[in-house]
Amino acid sequence: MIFSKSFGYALQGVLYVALLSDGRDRIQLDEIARILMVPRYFLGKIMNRLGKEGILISVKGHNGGFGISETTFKTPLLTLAELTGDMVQLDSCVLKSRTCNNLNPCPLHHKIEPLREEWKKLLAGTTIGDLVKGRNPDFIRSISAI
Amino acid sequence: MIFSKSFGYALQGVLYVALLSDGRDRIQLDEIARILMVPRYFLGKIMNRLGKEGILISVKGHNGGFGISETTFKTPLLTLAELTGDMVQLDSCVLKSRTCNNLNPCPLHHKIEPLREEWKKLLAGTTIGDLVKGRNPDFIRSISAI
DNA sequence: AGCTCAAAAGACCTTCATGTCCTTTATGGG
DNA sequence: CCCATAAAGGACATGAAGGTCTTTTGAGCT
Repeated sequence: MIFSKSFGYALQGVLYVALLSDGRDRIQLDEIARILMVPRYFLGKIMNRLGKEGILISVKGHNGGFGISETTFKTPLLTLAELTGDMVQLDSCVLKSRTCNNLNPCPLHHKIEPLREEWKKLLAGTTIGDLVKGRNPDFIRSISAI
Repeated sequence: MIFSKSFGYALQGVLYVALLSDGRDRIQLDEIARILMVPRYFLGKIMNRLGKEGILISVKGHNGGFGISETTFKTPLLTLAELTGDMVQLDSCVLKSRTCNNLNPCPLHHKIEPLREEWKKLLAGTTIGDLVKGRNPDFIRSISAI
């Protein structure tokens, strides 16, 4: 798997809230999971992390739910990938050599390193805002599992 | 994980045999697993596949073991990755959208597709021979987990 | 204050890649 | 022909990611 399911769900969840928060109060987990067709409780744990990190607002209780924060749109995908542990995976040597680095490279190191850098550049350079910009709520269909 | 452990072990195993087959008869699984510090029986199953595919020669019984075949050095990493199921993972949509393709892309599709292509180019364009070329057996230390 | 709603927290289950062990099969040597 | 050797095969164990359920916590409403 290039990215874990957790990363995929995190991205879907943030995008959903980012796309639909306009003019609404809070969006409930129930709705998000149902529309995106994603496991509810598992998504719940991930949304929880996103709230703790300030990537989303999360409010308990009556009229509670999730909403965008000041940082939501500025959040790069890299932050989500770090949150879900996907970055350590990306950095780990293909041959699991613990001594593998630029000075002491495994046979694939120098071939793979540039690609790693491109991935990071992509993830660091793409924000939630970038993905949502100019999209209307109808765009949700393209982020659902269908 | 960029690549599965199976892929890493497969590559390590092939490289070990490719590097040390010169002037020797057969190389036993015991030795490979011990030197590479890799789980013996698990590696055994992977080497088995490599033998079945003709990427290596495998011989049972007395003086048996693994050796290079005519195709060993010509084998691209892509073949190993296909063998271990890593290519289907690379191709699967990050958002798990089943309808995601060039015509009906998920929000990340067009950003990720070029990177996928680069990965494939790297894997298809790099053979075991490329990795072994000009290396002496001492090179094994760089493919062991240490 | 008490009620209701919705997220948080934590226990538990499932699945799959990984890893181990034991038995079977095939090969060469005496 | 028998024995030792080494891979193949299949049964089983483990661990981590993914997924579910129930209880607890916190917030607003009346």
